[in-house]
Amino acid sequence: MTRSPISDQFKKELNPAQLEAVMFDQGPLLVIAGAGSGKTRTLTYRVARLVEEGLSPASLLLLTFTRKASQEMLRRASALLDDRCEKVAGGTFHSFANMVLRRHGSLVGLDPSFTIMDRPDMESLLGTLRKDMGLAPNERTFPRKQTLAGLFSRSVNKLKTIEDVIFDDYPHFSRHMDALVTLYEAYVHHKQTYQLVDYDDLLVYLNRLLTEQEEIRRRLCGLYQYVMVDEYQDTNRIQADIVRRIVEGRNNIMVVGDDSQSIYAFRGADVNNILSFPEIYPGATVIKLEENYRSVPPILDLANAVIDKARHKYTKNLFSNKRQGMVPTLVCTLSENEQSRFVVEKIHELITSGVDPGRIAVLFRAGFHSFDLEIQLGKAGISFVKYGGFKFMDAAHIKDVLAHLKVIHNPGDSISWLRILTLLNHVGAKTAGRLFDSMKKIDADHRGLSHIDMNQSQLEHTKRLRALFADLDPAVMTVVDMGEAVMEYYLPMLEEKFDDHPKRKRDLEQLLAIMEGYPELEQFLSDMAIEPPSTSLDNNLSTAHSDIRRLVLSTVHSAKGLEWHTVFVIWALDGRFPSMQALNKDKELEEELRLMYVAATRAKEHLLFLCPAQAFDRATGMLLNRPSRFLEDIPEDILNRHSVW
DNA sequence: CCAGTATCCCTTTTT
DNA sequence: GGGATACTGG
Repeated sequence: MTRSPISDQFKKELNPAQLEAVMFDQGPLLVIAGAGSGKTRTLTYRVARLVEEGLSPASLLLLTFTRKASQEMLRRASALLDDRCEKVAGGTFHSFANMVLRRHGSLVGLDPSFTIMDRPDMESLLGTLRKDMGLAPNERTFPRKQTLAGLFSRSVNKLKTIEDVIFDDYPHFSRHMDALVTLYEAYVHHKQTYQLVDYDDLLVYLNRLLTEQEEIRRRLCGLYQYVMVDEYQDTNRIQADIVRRIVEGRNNIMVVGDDSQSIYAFRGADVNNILSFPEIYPGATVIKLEENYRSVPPILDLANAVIDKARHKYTKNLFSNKRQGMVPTLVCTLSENEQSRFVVEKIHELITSGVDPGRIAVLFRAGFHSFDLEIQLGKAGISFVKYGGFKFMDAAHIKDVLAHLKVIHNPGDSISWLRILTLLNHVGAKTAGRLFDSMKKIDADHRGLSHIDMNQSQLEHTKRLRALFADLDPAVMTVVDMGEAVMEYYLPMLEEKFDDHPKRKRDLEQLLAIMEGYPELEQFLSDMAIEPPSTSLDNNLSTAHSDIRRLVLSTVHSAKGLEWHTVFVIWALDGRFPSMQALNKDKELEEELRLMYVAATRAKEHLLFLCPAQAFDRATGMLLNRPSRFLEDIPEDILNRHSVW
């Protein structure tokens, strides 16, 4: 009994536009896929179709925005066809770059054991460099390290010089122009010396490899016969370059995206990548998916009314063939506290009436907007998962433990050494720097501390640490063995340093559990840097994987691509959403508007906006008392308003 | 030179 | 209302 060809099955399950995209064969293809128009479905069916027709899964490259997205797509493709689809090369641009560079990075001056720095790592390095260079020590107006990281990263992602970025986006720092350029050069130099790579470098090095090493480029080009890129509206220019080089010659490139959902310009994404795709790839076919399968018509009406306020006009209109549903509501409450109570009560009603908690989400502009709600949910005994905001990986105790493992893999990791050493009593930044320099001089491995000169006090204070590293041997120990040894060493320090150590200890046990899954230290460290556990700190990671589907709290950014039966958008207050600092910048305000559009289009059946009547903004000293301007002037029959005070 | 204390700043979104 | 930086005493 043979199965009917998968393409016959498709004809029943796809609409004409989706089918055209799925069956599209050679050449460049741009799919403009509106919210809820079956974008994921289209991509997964196309993967399944190509594999079924005999294409080797390994010669298909699927680049997505998050690892979760690519895993989900490959899982679904496998369900359609068979588990060959799991072998498709997939992941984020950053994880793809990491994989290629571990292999071929030496051709562009990168040691295979390079260390990936996350954002806080980048900031702390900039902090020490600034201090070392004696730059503007008593200068109030000199940018702080977070600002520095933002500025430099922007320059890389937008392919602009430091000078231009300062001129365009940070004019108030013009007087520090020279110092900033010098600092940036020192930063670049330091990274090269110690084989440190930040997120942006991953893309830059990959692009350089593809540009300078024609043979490698040809090899990758030959390997990946078909390339697909999801969320193309949120790629930056380097990413677009990388794609162009990989597909050069063959041009079997399919990109999928939606210009009205571009929400990452703040980190260098360039919506022109998608808009000018037909010019960059002449002869490109363009397919628009405009039928929305997700939301009831009143939700789409509201979403369209929101996006209609944009100055820029977008490329498509969404329509739906669904039955009628409820009109979205804006509820004004007296205070933040009332807002939380209202939401908790509604959620309680929904759950009681049989809605699975996992089908409900509360969305907000910024991670901290949900703090009060989290407390009230706790009191009401409703458990939840939170996406976005403060990350598991950003917690000090997690970073402390990881630092000890990172120097085993790359003994040149100056950031981790500094962290490890300053944890010790009577060792500060100065002493740590000196010890690190001495180790570098003798080109030591992670046991270097035992081979350098130290005074009596240093010998005393580093005693336990030296013993720890003497015991750690990556050649004979597993990742989790080493993790356990570090834990044993670190626990006394944890207890001394943090008054909430029981909670933190549980986090570390979770970390050990994650290590169990990794045979290789390198893979573990790379994943922790590029694709860390996605939920926030206070979620219990072990239950995150369990079958119990829980209520979701999420930033709008982290909600991208997801959908729920009922969506609450809290803090729909002007100055919160849109955020205060976007108010007088047209471009940023327009991005906030698209963000609101993304939030609204996550809802299938029921959409509620919440707005406390007033709130005090500490940063500006302003009183916020007006609902989001994005919901203003929308007719009553599209947005139903009422107050509960 | 470390570590504890005073003071100032601003508070988005993420790989 | 908190985190980072600057200052100062030991």
